Parts: sequence; C-alpha cells; structure tokens
Amino acid sequence: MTSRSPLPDIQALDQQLCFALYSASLAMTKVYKPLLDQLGLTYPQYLVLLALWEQDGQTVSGLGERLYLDSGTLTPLLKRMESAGWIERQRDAADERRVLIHLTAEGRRLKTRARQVPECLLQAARCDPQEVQALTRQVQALRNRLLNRP
Amino acid sequence: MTSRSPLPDIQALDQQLCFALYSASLAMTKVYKPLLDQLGLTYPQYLVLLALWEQDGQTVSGLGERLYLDSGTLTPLLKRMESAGWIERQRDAADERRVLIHLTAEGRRLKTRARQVPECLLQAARCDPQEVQALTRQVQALRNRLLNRP
DNA sequence: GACAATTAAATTGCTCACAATTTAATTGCA
DNA sequence: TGCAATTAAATTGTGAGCAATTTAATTGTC
Repeated sequence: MTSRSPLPDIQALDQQLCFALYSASLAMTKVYKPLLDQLGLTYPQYLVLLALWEQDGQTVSGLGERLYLDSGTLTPLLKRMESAGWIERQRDAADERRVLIHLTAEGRRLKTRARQVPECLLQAARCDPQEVQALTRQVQALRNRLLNRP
Repeated sequence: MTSRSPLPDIQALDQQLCFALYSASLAMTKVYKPLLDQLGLTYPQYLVLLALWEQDGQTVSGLGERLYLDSGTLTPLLKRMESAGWIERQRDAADERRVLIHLTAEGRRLKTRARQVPECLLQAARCDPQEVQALTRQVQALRNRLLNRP
C-alpha cells in the first residue's frame, strides 16, 4: 500500500503547479522571441496587438482587463508601441480621463505578417491541436478560479 | 457541418495557449503575494529556497538549470537573499569560477513556516489534488518539448 | 452649483528576466 | 609549458510587472 504513493513532498519543486506554469510561460516566451524579433515586437506588445486586432479603440483599462495588466505596466509599454508606430494614444473627448488606443495602418498591416507566429509555436510545441485546445481551456479555468472570475 | 466548428481564429487571444499560461502564471503570483509577503520573500526567491531545501550547496548555474533562469537574473536576486539572511554565497575553493549557495540556519528554518504556502494555494485553486497533479504533468511536458529537453 | 468621493492614467520605486558583454578561472592541446 | 578555447559569474542596458502614490476628470449628493 505504501509503495503506491511514496508520500509526495508538498514542497518539492516538481510537484508545484505554479512552478510548472511559471517555467512553461518563460519557455514559451523564449520560443516566441526570434519570431517576434523579426516583427520588432516584445511578447507583451504582441498581446496588446492581438487584443486590438480583435477590438480596436479600447481604453488602457479595457486592455488591462483583457490582458490582466495594470496601467503601471501598460502606460510605458503603450508609449513604446506608439513610438514604434503600431498604435496611437488619444484622450477620449467624451471623458478626458480615458485614453483610447487605436491601431495605425502599420499596426493593422502587421496582423497578416504575424499569422505565422502561432503556427510556428504549435509546431515547436509538437502536440496535437486538440490537446493544445484542451490544455488551454484547463489553464484558463485555473486562472479564472485563482482570480475569482467567472 | 459548418455549425460544428465556427472556424477558430488562430489569432484570437483566447485561443492562445501561450496567453493562458502567461496570464495564469501572473494570476498565480498574485495569489502567492500576500502569503510570501508574510515571509519577506518574492516568488522567484521562494523558488530558490524550494530548490535549496531539496539540495543545499548548489552553484549559481546549477540553480539556473533547475529554475530555467540565467546568472543575469540570479546574481542580483541571490545578493538580495544574502542581505536578507536566507543564504550565503561563497566561491568554490576547488574552482574559483563557481559560487556555491548555501542556506543559513534562518533559511532552513523558513521551510517549516513556508509549509502553509502550497496548502493555501491549493485551496485558492479550488480543484481536485489529482486534477492539479495531472495538469502539472501536462504543463511540465509542454515546457520540456518547447525547450527540447527530455 | 459646491464639493467630497470615485475613477482613469500616469508616475515612482523596486524586482525580475534576459541579451550581450566583460572578467576571471580552468581546460585542452600543441 | 604556453596559450587559445571554454566555462562561470557578474555587469550593463532594456523592457516588463506591480504596489503605492499622484494628477486630473467625472459623478453623486446635498
């Protein structure tokens, strides 16, 4: 009976889901790096573009909710993206507290060139698309539970 | 037929495994924060301790391999942990290029106080321990494939 | 309409994360 | 042995991430 489970150490690094997520996330970023370098983007900047390609003209806090980031992270990141010419930042005339983020023509154009990025990633991951989808759902569900979101 | 799969957009944010991992990892860190604050640790510092509790006296690059971090990240982090009194850094007399990291008595003592951390996390995740273990294995496998490791 | 409370971004300060380079020690081999 | 190649940390510079605070605009309430 005892041979079945050699009492798993709750403090063992390789038992920790958090460390698995953390290291997998870092690994993912490393695989993205050369692909995004070609486009002149960092990984969080690429996430902002994914969000804007889905819905242009979001506010900073809207993007923050979508990407789970706050203004302290986004403000300087968006300024760099504006300098790079992907986006424009403009105060909302209807509510001057808000800043609306719009894609430039250049930023919209990038969507086509970026099509290869997730494709290359799937190849690097070397796993079944269905498996990837299932894993994605599980990790999303975990994230939502951790943040007490529906 | 077409109603079955409404052609999944490969560039949709919520289809991306990478974003799920990235946001889940950030969420995990947020849940850890108040627990680790009580111990005076950051999350990467906690990982270093987990690694050292398993095997004391590792080199910087040894820790780097274990945690998937490089010396550029670890050197300043370890210096902060030394100032905090958790660890000691000393050149290896047998090979002066290497720096050995040893726990202090204080650092060893912390292991007991930190027992609650993964327990609280499991509660926050609100999922079955077996489910957590299975998910951990899957995410580890993905990470290893991405890094071309066995 | 005044004004306290709230909200949205921006700012400040600290800690990662990592590419690229530097410094110093060790190894390999002619 | 001599010395180029390699290895291990440290350093430098950039870009996140986030807590705490600040600034400015809006809302709610009387």
